Amino acid sequence: MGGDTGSAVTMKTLAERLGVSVTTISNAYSKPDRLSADLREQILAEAKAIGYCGPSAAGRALRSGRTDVCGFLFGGQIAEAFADPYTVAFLAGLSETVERFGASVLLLRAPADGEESEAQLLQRAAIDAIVTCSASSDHPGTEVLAARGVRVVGAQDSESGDWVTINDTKAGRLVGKHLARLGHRRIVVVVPGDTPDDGVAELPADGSACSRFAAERIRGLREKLPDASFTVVSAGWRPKQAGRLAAAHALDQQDRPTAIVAISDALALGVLDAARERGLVPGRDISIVGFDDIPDAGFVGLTTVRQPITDKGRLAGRLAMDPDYPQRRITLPIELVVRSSTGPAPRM
Amino acid sequence: MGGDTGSAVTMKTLAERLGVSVTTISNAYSKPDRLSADLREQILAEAKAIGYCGPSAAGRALRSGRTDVCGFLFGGQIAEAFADPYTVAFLAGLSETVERFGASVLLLRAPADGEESEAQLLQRAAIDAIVTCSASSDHPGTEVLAARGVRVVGAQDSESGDWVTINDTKAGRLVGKHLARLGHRRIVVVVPGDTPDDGVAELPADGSACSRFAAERIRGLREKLPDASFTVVSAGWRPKQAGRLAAAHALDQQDRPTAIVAISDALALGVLDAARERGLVPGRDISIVGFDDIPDAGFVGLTTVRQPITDKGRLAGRLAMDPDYPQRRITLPIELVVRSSTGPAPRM
DNA sequence: CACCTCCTATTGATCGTTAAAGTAAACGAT
DNA sequence: ATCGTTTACTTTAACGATCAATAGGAGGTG
Repeated sequence: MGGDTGSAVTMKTLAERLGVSVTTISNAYSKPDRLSADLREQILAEAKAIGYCGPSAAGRALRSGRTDVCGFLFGGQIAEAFADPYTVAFLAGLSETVERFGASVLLLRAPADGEESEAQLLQRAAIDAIVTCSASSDHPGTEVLAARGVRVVGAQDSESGDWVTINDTKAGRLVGKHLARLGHRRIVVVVPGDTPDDGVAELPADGSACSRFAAERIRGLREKLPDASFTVVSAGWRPKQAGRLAAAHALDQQDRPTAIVAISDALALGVLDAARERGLVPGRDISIVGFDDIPDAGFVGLTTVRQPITDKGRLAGRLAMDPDYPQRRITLPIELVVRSSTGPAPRM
Repeated sequence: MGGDTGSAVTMKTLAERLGVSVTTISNAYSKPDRLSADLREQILAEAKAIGYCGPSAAGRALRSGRTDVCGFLFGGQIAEAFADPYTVAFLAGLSETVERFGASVLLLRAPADGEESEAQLLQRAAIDAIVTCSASSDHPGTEVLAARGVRVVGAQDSESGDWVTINDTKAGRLVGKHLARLGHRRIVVVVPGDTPDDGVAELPADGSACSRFAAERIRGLREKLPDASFTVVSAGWRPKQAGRLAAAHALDQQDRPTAIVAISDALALGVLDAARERGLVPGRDISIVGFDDIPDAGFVGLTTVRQPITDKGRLAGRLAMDPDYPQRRITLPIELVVRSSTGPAPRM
């Protein structure tokens, strides 16, 4: 009943049946104040009767140039985004705001260099704006988008464009100061990153091979620990597993570090696992620190640097959806949260 | 350099500059084998030079009818979806498959009855298919979508359409049998649901006021515990908080239950909190069971019924993106996972 | 009664792309 | 020389909606 399933029902059909113009039908949906309430109701009733279900997104988008969609660009497979509590919290904030603006979020994957097919996915996306996360916002793809008129908002600072971020160097300093006070001098830093086959890679200790946010955290860290020894290791991109592998490697050395700094809480959870597997008590035998303060961090007693992740998402959404929002570059506050995973460096 | 920022660059611009037809440009992108490799390269080079970034999504969608977007319909604010580990795991699987098909996921909110503006968001969405989750798949909105030619896949069974699901009644029976064996006779079931102002609502013990999946779990549960007393309570939709509130209410009664069954693990985490706050040891003083086996369940020792959540998402994506996939109604296996949160009913 | 304004609905053009059908030349087989 | 086939591209005609400009009628004013 209702709905001519065979042929598509368009505004034209409706217009002909009611003896009004197509524009009037359009107005009934998009500009209710441009026609009498009476006629509007009549139109909506008839629409329901013959199974017309509102303006088609494609036609609307083509003509008006608006899609009411906000892209979310992630630097990796989207499935990985869901494995990282930081990203999930960010997305929660982002979608909350985007929804408030009457729009939806489209999940997009940033193409790696040379992935032409993926690049097309991004370029073809029908979006009004895009928020980049864990993808450098000066990613080649975003330039193309910007040229196309898509607003680009980064979840990290960059030379051009709008962004919401935290001061990563300062975050590093907070951790550095904390560890310095506790007397730590042998430190391993765990970062996400590509690895050779054996699973663990040692990177330059100045962070030059890391993504920028990691490099800045490392810089701040070293600033406050001028005479400590640093080793930077990575063991893949899946945070928990990478943290465990990297920590396992570090802890099985003869000259075990007294503190392990994971560049994100998600990594730190893996580090904690590795420590526990070896019978080491975090905060006594080894100190472990993370960044971000994801929900699980409190649960497992992880010392970390809190940033308002969900607010970051909310603000990014705001910048993306509201071109008139005055402040276009926002740095959010952070704070050190000391829990049980850190303590004085043990004598060895 | 490159890119006339003033006016939009379209296929027409490119065609005129190169002296070929617009169709040829289109083919250069969509059907590479329809023109000589030479010309194609020439076109792509010129495109890059003048800043043309591929076919516009809107034009393409309008003409071809394809959007390469798969909707995800959630029965609540999208931000809430991210607060629930079950949904996050499902989304991870879904996006993995959708991505493999060269498409993206669009997050959509199911409009509550009478929310006209939200309904338009759903109806206007430019999508090829949609997967519904925590929203009855016979939701009025989905009928409209189906009529429009959008493939609808449910993450729960329904009379019409395709779906991926588990046998919820059987899941309930697994828990019922387990609790019966342990001697439990006084049971409180916690479900998500609207509440009056005081925060906790008592619902009919037959589950008739719950969503269908909850009702079926309750049915299975009661089947195996024919002479136990049942109370069904709800305390809102935010899982952890609702679980805590509902459990607090139940535990503060004179006649405390010996077992609390949370209809989802997310709720159960809140129930565990409430128990711990009262100094009750789960598995000794009180038994607590959940459903789904989210990652944290193993972490906190929660007895639960495992279902392959991520696979469910993967399969839903498959059904959504591949109309030729032969099996259109899939029931996934489940199993009881006994951990430390359940034990023999204490004598009281 | 003529004049002006407000409100509603209409007309015609256009958004950027692709499907379908058509043309022209080149090639191989008969 | 004829025919069918292939290759490489062009022409034509939508796809479904919205925008800008405009016409017609109701109502108020001088």
